[in-house]
Amino acid sequence: MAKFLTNREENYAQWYNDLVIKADLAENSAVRGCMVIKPYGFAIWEKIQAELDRMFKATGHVNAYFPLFIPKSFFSKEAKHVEGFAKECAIVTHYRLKKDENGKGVIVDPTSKLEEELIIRPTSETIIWNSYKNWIHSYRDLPILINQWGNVVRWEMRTRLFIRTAEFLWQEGHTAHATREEAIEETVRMINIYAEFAENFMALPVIKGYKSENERFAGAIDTYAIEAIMQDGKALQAGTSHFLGQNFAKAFDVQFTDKTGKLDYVWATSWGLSTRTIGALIMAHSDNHGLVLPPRLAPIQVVIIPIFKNSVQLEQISEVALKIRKKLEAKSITVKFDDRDNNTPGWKFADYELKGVPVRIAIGPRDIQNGTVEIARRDTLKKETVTVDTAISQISHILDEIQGNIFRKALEFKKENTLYVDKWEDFVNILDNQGGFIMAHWDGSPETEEKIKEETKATIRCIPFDSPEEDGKCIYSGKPSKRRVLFARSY
RNA sequence: CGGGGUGUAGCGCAGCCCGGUUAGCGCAUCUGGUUUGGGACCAGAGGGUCGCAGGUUCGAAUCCUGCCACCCCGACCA
Repeated sequence: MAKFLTNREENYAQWYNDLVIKADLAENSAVRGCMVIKPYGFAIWEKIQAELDRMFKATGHVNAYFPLFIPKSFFSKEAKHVEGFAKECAIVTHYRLKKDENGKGVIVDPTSKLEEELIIRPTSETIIWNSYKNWIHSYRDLPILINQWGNVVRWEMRTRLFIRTAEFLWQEGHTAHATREEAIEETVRMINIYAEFAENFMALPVIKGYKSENERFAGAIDTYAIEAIMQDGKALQAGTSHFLGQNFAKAFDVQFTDKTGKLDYVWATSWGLSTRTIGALIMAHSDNHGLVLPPRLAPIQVVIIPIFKNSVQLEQISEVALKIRKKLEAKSITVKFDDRDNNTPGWKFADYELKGVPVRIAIGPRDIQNGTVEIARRDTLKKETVTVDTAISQISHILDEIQGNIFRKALEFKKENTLYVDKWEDFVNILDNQGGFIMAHWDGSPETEEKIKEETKATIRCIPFDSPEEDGKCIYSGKPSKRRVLFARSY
């Protein structure tokens, strides 16, 4: 089966790539490192957007939009921030083209050089805080709870569809608060929203935690992240929320008068989640038949495929199919009736499996005779013949079951592949042979983390919020440690 | 930026070493027919500046030189 896909166990990276292309989610573009998100892939992103947007608004956030271009000078205002992003910026230096006088084509008009170069945003803290300076004068102006949906560019050396592209789509929240406590509360709130979204919609169990100093966002006091495990045992960061302290307020001189009349700098957070989550979705659930999409994010939840020999049969089948579609749509289920006659039913079965459609209904002459349909589930690949009425009444339930089942499977996988390790040689062996999450003690020093990374390519994914206090010795240095942290190789 | 590789039809490739009919195959596309309960079959058709530029030669996809692009592996990263 699925002879068109590379086998997942043989070559995981190739399997992933094949899947993205063959399921028609995205393709490489003419621009190195940038992808074209095709309609089916974009439909998943739209579902992600709709849900997150709802969650943001339910917690008091509003949307706004800031420019794509950032004056170069803005970047030098926050020292750590520049350092973090300087190596991967696209820079606009000119604003005009002209005809090449020597031949065909166009050249950059040298007389159009910009006085100050513009950076294509790798993230928007600087341009946003430059605006916030003008918006905030008093505690009454706070908090500001703004989210932006947009694109950013990070000039990555090596790219992979969805997982790491030079341009990607995301949302970035940027909030401003009167107190440290309130900002921290916001940072926590948002990482919780991401975790909730990952688990309830993406069916992706995650570990919430703090980033170590080495892995922290450039310019943040503290970074919280959700980390998920992929089927090859590597970790993938699915969302981050940063407590920025007063760093950006100081860099952009954003002060406000508090209730007592004192001037103080504003406290900030930022948080983001990108199209990378689509990569996580693919890598976490899919199999050798193709995508397995969680019903809550699937662009098509139910596909109806007619099996017919002639137009009379198709007519009879269509009547039943359209009735089912109408009833399901009334329950807010997305249904596609694929009555194209240029592909055989077998081809369509395989194709919708490849595309991860959770439920397939097949209707043939035999079913018309018996008043039945065949229901197939993408998660278990099991088929069942039921009456039309049963199908109509059961589909919602089946979709919920699939959603839950995919989550449980991923949760089980995460449990099986999270190992508590105390010996260095075990640590190395596990990483080399099976991968996975490793909970181990760490002495808390960036130097030790760096050495572990050099020797094993594993990094601290996070210091889990719920990691209990426990006396132990650092896996590498043997120095005392109070809690275990999460190590893994990552994407 | 280091190391490896590839550019030939929309996609995937063969041909290149050893230059020589009209550049070929599979998939896809189009037409006609038979099919349709797990990626159908037959017959026919269309589609190419062989990555670009120069050179060698009677003759270049093939040999030489330069350039460009992309892919894979490392360092960097959501």
